[in-house]
Amino acid sequence: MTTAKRKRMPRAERERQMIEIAEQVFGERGYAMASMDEIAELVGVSKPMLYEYFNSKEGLLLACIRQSRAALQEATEQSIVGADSAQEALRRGLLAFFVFIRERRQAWSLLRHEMALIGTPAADEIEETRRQQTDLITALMSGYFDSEDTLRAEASAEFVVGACERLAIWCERFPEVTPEKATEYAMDLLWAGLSQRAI
Amino acid sequence: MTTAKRKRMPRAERERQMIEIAEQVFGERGYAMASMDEIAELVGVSKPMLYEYFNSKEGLLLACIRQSRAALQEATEQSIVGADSAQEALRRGLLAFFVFIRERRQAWSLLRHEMALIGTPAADEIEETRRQQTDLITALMSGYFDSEDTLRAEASAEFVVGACERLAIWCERFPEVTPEKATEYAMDLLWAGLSQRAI
DNA sequence: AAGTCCAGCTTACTCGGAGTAGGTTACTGG
DNA sequence: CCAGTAACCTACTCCGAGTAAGCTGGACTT
Repeated sequence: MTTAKRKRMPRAERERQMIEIAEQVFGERGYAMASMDEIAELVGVSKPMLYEYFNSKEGLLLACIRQSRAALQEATEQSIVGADSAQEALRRGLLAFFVFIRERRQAWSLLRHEMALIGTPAADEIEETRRQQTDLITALMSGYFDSEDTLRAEASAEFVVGACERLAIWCERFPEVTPEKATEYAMDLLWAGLSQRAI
Repeated sequence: MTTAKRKRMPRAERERQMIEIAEQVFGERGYAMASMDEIAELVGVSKPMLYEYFNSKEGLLLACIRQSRAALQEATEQSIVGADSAQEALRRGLLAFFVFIRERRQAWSLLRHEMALIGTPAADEIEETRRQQTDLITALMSGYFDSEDTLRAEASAEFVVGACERLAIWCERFPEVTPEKATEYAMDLLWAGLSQRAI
């Protein structure tokens, strides 16, 4: 490790360090409650540096979110390789997702906070980035499913993502709902539908 | 109408007026971008009045949200009375929801903004209020469905709400997706499940 | 009719945090 | 040893949330 005074490190390294700290602070305090001064101090650097690298508070949050999203995408994409049926692919993807949100609390917390940016200049970029999330599902759908109707396929993707997002938030309140259990709930509803359970 | 100078009106009336204006401003600018000074000016009153009535900016948003949520709840609850099957009740509820978000843009926009409060002191109350949303569905479920497992029933409710929320947000980008069309997409997935569409 | 009370209202602040202007230092190649 | 520049800092401005303290119009007594 670079001993002694923590000073003068290359841009890339500082940047990673800043994001790491910011991820933590945003995750704990929430976006609104976190202050740039605090983050700067924890990094061991002065505030203008943060602005030099990320332009704004929003920019910093955005950088954190992008990283978390990349991690999530990586995890889910990896999980479904080699699945030989739509059902299996879906199940693996869901499980990977629920495992992710349990094991990487910080990252997940961050992703939830992006909503705080609705109505700000960065909202467009968020919507853009958000598309990535559904694209995997859309691709999955169009590969395994019969969907000539692209509009319907997109709708389905949004539907699945929204459902799981909310289910994930709900799960946080119940430690006894394991990722496996959550996956089962989701698969059950998504795959078989509600008609199976009607009296 | 009370002609002349807009001054000295009873508390209740002022309060309604403030909420009305705030709803508009929060809806347009977004929570973060809206300023209390601006809202006060539009109401035609000074800032401390807003604090007198709502304590904080968050409090004001909360009041707006509560009203919008009440309207949504009213609309959906009304819609399902008289339905004689689970499928019919679900369809009616969904349609009412999608109609609501199209016709009452302002209110819906506000409900989406509540996420901006994650991590603030009001988050608990939000979670509390949010439960109302799912309770209707949970009640619906337990009435029409076979669900001895309460945990599963709750999960299902969250699932449905999340899915529709996201689907609604997605719909805003496509004017051609009518409430009827959105309802069909949702019903199709919820009721029959994905297995129906697999190749 | 004059006095009193207070709900509704205002002006004029404080305070904290986002964002910035402009200068300073340490490392890098020549 | 001397640029030159990338990394960094001090010391601000500015704006918006929240507040202290006082003013006023009219309802209600007596």
